[in-house]
Order: sequence, then structure tokens, then C-alpha cells
Amino acid sequence: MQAPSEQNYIQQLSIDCVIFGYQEKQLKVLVPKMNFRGDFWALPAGFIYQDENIDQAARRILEGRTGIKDIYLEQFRVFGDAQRTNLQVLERLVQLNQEKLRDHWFNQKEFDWITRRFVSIGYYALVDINKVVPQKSEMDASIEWCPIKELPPMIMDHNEMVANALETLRLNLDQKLIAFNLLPQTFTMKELQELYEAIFDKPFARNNFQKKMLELNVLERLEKKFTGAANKAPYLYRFQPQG
Amino acid sequence: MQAPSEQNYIQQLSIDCVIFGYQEKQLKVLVPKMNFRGDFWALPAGFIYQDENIDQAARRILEGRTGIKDIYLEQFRVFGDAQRTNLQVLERLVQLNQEKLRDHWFNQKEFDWITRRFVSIGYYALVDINKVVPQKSEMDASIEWCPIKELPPMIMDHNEMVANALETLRLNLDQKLIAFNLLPQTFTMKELQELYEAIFDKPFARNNFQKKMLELNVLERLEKKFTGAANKAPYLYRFQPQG
DNA sequence: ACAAAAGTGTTTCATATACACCCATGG
DNA sequence: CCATGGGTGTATATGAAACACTTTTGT
Repeated sequence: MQAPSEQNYIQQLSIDCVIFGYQEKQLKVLVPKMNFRGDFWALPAGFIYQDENIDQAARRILEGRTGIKDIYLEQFRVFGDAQRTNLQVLERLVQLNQEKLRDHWFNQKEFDWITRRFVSIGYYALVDINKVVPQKSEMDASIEWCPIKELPPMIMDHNEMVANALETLRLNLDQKLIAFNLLPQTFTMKELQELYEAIFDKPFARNNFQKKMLELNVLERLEKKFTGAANKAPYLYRFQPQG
Repeated sequence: MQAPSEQNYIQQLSIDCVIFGYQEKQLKVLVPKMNFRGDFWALPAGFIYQDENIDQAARRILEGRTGIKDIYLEQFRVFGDAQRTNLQVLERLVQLNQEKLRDHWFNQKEFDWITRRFVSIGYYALVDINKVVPQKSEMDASIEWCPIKELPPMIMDHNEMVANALETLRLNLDQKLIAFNLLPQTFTMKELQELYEAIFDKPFARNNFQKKMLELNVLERLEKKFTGAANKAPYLYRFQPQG
């Protein structure tokens, strides 16, 4: 691992990513747990190289944790309070991990660099959870898909970030037709509806939902999907704008 | 003027403000013109002190140019392309203003500081144009309210910023009930309608508009406003949520 | 034949738009 | 009393929500 302070990063500016996935009828967020004593959960984050667009930086961070390129992502807010430091977090972390840290990891220079006040640009991303193989960073003990209703307490303002990202996602969902990024290429109407219900945390009427989706003229109807169940087989659909 | 590089600012991070006002049935933006040969228009901007929230910084910048506190403002986007530098702008500026710059203003250190790549947080603000006394900075030749349809070509991506801010304003207007920030405390229904028409650049039906606004239950009807015209006197209204 | 779930059509309601009318005001 | 513009009421169109019915599937 290269020391952040040695890299050609923009100072005091970071990116935090809320990566949304969908699985088992639940909206989930990809949350790494840090490889230290004490429970330190932190959203996937990173810094911006001098020669890199902020969107590129976000894509690089996302690719590093998900293994896939071409991810749908969007800014949702900047978090910039003056007190926004991970000084408290790191002090507690150092307290609980003295033997581990004595050796390498943080020297004073790194500690100073990383504990300064940081302004962070929040991005949210939507991924097909089946295509993702979560990647640990050197700092992580694990990285897991966590149902949005069961998020652990994360460091700093990261829980607030997720809440903000979800709010923005809900606002944009109808206008920008981005829900499909959370599904595999083909899906049934019921699966799409259950996704919407997971995102908005409320039920939708089946027939009206179908009507509304079909009238968007972005769904291409494919063959039926026979599951072996004793009922009418649903159609598969593909997201196909202007089709 | 203090040299920016000497100040305790966050490096490479700036704030640009799109300040909206309303006058003569037009939506206007407060645009300073820089005090140099050549036409350099630039949005009110500034940097963030180490001990200052980004919102506070935006308020400080806004107060400096408008003379008023308590301004409605909101983030709308971050602009962070790697090529986002005012190097070209400053080179042209120096080219055209050699005699003026020879003396003081920019030394090499300042030039280097200011021409680095900057990530900028875009804020838009809504003000009662009658309360504002536009304030020049030391760098400005003038500062004026410019109709949004007649904006000059500004430096860097500032025209794009205004377009983005307007887009966000339109999206938020109905949901957040913020249009009233652009009007004096009391106003007639027609004035409110004309404001909406200026913002959306399209006409609204008079009676339906009135109905819609009254049904929001945020307008308090006051006395009539007698203008001396030979017609029915309109009511004055005050924005009063939950009234 | 039956239960289960998918697909589609119809009615109802709320809201937005269009149309019409009456009222106050000052000359 | 008339022209002008303001306020309000009523019809129509549009879209959302609720309700009902038919079709397909495997046992």
C-alpha cells in the first residue's frame, strides 16, 4: 500500500461511494469492514489524482471494490462541515490497535495527512449485484452486501450519506429510468415491482404498476419464463429505451 | 487584498455562486466584470477556510457581494474535470494587461496557486433584488444584474454552471416552495405568476395558477393594493407557511 | 378441475387544463 | 357606463388509484 500523503492527490478532498445492489427482495449497500480491532465500518472511499476527473476517480474507486467498469453513478451531495475529520475515529482505532500499528501502517506524517479536515463528494452507484465480486482493500477485514435496513453504525457521517443517497435515488428513479441498472439484463415484471417496493419501502398495486412501466415504452417483451410453478408463466423483459 | 496563497484555505477547492434575482419581469444573475483589459466575466467565487463549513463559506461569499445575510442557498453540483484550470484565462489576462500586472498583483507564487486545477462546488442563491446592493471586489470593474437570457460569455465553465443552476432551480421550485425568496415580502398574485413565467420561460394560465398557489396554503392574503389603475385592485400576499 | 399467479380491461377518483362569467376600479 | 384587469366558478381532459375479470400453468 502506498502512503496517501506520497501520492499525487488533491489535498483534503475525498470521494465516498454508496454502492447500491438488489438481492433477495432487498436493497443493499456494499459495506467494507476495516481490518482492526473494534468495529469500524466505512463506505468505499478514495481520493482524486491531480490528472483525473472527479467522475473518473469515482469510477476507479468503484471498479476497485466491485471489479466491474461501466457502472451507473451520480453525485448526490457534498459533505463539508469544518469538523468533518476522522481524527476521533483514528484515535479510537489507534487506541484499540496499538500493537498492530506500532510496526508499520501509520507514521506521524500519514496520521496528520489523513486526519485533516476533508470535504467529501458523495456518489451513489447502481450495480447488478450478480456481476459484482466484492474486493477487499488492504485495509479491510471483509466487505459485504448489507441490507439498507440493517446497516451497522459507520464511521463519521457515513450513515447520513446513505440516507441522503437513498433520498436522491428515490427522487431520480422515475425521471431518469435508472432502476434497471440494479437488475440483470432480463427480468420479470414482478421482479421489477419488487425492486421498486424495496427502494421506496412501500407496496405498489400489481396491475397499475405493470401498466405504468409498459407505458414508458422502454421495455422489450421477450419469451416467457417457465419456472415449473403451477401458474401462468410471466414474460421476461429487457430494458431497451426508444424501442 | 491578501494573497490567496497566504490564507488558510483548503487547496484546490473553490465555491462558485449563481445568485438569482428577479426584476422587471426577468430572472437575473449577479455577474461581476473583472477590472482588466479584455472582457472577463466571472461568477462570484471564493475559497473555503480551514475552520469553516462549506455552507458558511458560501454565505460569506454571498454576503460579500450582496451585502445581506440570511440568503437562501443550495448546492447544485460539483465541477471537477481534471482540465478545470483558469490557466488559459489568466494567460490571456496577463497578455492583455502586462503594464498593470508588472507592478503588483500576481507574483509567480500567486500565479501558480491560482492556476492549479480547482474542484468547484456550485451553489445557487435566491435573493430579493431590492435588498441587494451589489458589492465589487478589489478585482472587479463592475458588478451587475444580468438577465439570464443575455448573459455574456463568462470564463471557464461558468455559463454551464448557470445553466445547471437554473435546471436545479426549476426542479426544486415546486417541491421546496422557494420562489418567494426572489420576491419582496408582499406581492400580488400576478407578480408571483410573472416570476414563475420568468423562471420556466413559459406562460401559465392566470386562473389556474392562482388556484394552484392558494391551494398550497402558504399564502396569507393581506389588504388590496390600489395602483390607481382603472381596474379591480389585486390583493397583496405574504408567504406564510402553515398559516 | 383446481389453485396460484400473470395479464388485461373497466370504473372511479383526483388533479390539471380549458372555458366562462362576474366584480371592482377610475376615467 | 365602459374598458381593463382581478377573482372565482364550472366543464373538460388527463392521469392515477381501485376494482374486477380472464388466461395460463402444473398438479
